Amino acid sequence: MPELPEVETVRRGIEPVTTGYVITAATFRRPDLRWPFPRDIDTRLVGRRIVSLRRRAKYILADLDNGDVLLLHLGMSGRILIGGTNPGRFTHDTGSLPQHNHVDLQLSSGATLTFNDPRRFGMVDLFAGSDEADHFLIRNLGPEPLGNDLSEEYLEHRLLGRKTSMKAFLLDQRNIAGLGNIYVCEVLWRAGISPRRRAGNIPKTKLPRIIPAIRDVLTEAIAAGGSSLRDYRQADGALGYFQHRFGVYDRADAPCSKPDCDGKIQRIVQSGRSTYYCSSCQR
DNA sequence: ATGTGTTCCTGTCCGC
DNA sequence: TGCGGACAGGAACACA
Repeated sequence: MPELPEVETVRRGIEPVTTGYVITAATFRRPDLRWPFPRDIDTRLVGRRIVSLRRRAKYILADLDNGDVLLLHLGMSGRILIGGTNPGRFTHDTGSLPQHNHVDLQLSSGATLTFNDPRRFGMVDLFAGSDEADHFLIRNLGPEPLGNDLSEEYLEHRLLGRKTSMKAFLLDQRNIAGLGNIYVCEVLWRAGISPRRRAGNIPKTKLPRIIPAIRDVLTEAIAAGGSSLRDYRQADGALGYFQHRFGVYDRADAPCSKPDCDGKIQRIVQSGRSTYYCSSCQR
């Protein structure tokens, strides 16, 4: 699933055909994805103008002209694809199966947004903007990793006394919002910190490496259009290419590419999910 | 209060 | 070629 860089890439991809335009038709082909869609979501959307398109963590939020907010989350396998008005539609081969096209939004820009999600872990909701801060999916999110709220003081305080592993800590959206399995592995490799290390036991010398590693990885990944492994595509169907720059993710048995390190990348499982790291230079 | 395991769902790949 | 099992970018929830 898409993590922050992939979601941001999708947001940027659809912004030119959404912001400022009116939703002229909305088709929901099933009653739910991960959660039930709100009652009458289709009729509530039609006629509304999209005023702005934001990202919070891995959520895309569309502000509508009546004050409502449309929330989208891509889950593990979700995609948002831009089609034109002609039935031929997508400019690239999207690699997606049409039976998983669950939602279509027709816009006055002439574009059609299609939400495709084979595994259906994605989420769509529509609520009053005044309820956003209390929304059950938003209210517990930690600071944006690329924003000013993520500071070394915050991180140090948050890590204090935590017995969980660094991997689990960074994956927890309540601590920092937007990192997922790939980028947590990459961040810890760049920072030279073992994913197995207790969060409350980070050496003073290594603490200052964490936030720069997070910002560098995410910024580079966004610039590369995200990482395309299996499902993820940019909104026009194009592939991201950050996967070619992975230091550790999905690189089990490969030599570590850190200068002066002769270690080998290992794959271990932490709380049911793959972790990749170099046990030689990550301590 | 924290930390860990389970669950939702489909598709793909690998070994036999 | 078919079949079973492992695995996949997430995160809420139930339980220790």
